Amino acid sequence: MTTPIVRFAPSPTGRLHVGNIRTALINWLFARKEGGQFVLRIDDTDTERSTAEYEQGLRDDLTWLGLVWDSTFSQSDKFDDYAVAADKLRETGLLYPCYETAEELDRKRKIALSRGRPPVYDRAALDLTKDEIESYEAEGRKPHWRFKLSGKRIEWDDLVRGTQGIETASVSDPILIRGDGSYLYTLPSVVDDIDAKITHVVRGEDHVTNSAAQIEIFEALRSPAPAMAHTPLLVGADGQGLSKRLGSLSIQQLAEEGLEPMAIASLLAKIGTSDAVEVRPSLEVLAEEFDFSKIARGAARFDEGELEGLNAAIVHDMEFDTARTRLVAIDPRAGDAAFWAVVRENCNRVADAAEWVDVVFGDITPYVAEEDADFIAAASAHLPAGELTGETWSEWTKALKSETGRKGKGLFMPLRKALSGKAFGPNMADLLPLIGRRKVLERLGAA
RNA sequence: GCUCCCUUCGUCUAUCGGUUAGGACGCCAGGUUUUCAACCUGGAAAGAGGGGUUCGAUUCCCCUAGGGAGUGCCA
Repeated sequence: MTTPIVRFAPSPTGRLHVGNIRTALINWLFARKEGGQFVLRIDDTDTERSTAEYEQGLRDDLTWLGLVWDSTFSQSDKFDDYAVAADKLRETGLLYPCYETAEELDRKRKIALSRGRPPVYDRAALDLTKDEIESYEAEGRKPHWRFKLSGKRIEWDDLVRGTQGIETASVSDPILIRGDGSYLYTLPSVVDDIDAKITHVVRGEDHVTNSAAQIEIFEALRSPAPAMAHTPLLVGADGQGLSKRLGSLSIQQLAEEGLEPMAIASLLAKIGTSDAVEVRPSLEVLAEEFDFSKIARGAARFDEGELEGLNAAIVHDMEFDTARTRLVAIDPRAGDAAFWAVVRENCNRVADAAEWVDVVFGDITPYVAEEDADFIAAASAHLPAGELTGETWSEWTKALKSETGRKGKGLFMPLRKALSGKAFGPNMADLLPLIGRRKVLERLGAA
């Protein structure tokens, strides 16, 4: 295979969410695996809705995930190139002016639909006489421009979907240029793919129909169309589309919630594929394992519960050095290797360590059930003397067992609750030395 | 409405006509921790429904049902 050049082309009209970041990730992994290039193209032809803030946000999101780009450019800097391409299409008669208003088009669509016909543009503009055109112009109407589809069946070998065919006769001639002269997505995308020498267009399956028109535009511009790969879209854990929940599934939001980039990348790279959905150590490993043939044709489920699980797996194995900065941010005292080694097994996210800061370094409210009051009161008397060590818990509980006859849960739980204020947590044997003698006695009510 | 795609354990999936239908996550149980979690081991768990084709269908074809997408002067 020739060295692939792929692109991710978001429009800066909102923040990235798990759906479009998955497309970015797949492009990136493919490029990385094949030693190719990953181009970031900013699709900001819609100047109304595009903002510099969103553009920065999307670069931040990609960077946070580690999806570095080899080159980047904005479509708003390339209007001259699009004009050249448009002229070329006009010369060959493939780009024709239309004078219908948006309202008229909308009406036509509704009429077609009500008659049980597909709402395909009727090409009325092609039959306009010179006089009619002149009178529209005299009215001050500005034309929008459509690309004349061949009406033939367009086929391509989709890397994910296999042989794919679209009848262009069943699709409206796409509008390439708006009445105000600005460009819609279709033409700039093709022009840029040609200029950037894109070899593979990898995107969501919502673009399948576009591909047919775009392939014809590539041909009209005398350039071979790149290979195509259309990945299935994501659906939520309930099997429904993700669109309603996109706000809370933005990368920004997920990052703020303290999720690990590799948890997100692992999940997005593996769901909907034949590989096991499990945490991978790095994007490089994901790239190593990437293959279009592993991607299934059906919609993939994005389950936040699964994301939480993957995140927990990462945190359970996380080295102290990796977590240090974030621990210190929670509390300076939490920047302690021994503390992290003990509590990380009980954290789904690094931020969960906050829950144990007070237990180990601060103050908690001991929880002592009424029936355990005497037991807890007696416990402090049997606490082994001297520094609390890894052995202390065992010695202490053995002594308490023979003294009180308590065992198992009845022996351990009251102590755990009294010392930590919680019914769950890390191994008490490990936690005890961290809490320290003074606090232990205090929490047992003996200080 | 029309077009395209999809339908295997709860979930993501393997199987490219003949398999004890495999794996992973989750779940359950056991072990370990004389506790919860974590960890280790084991277990239960599936071909949407109906027709064909075939010696034989999860696999190929058709229909029905369900799901996703498109059908924009959005991308």
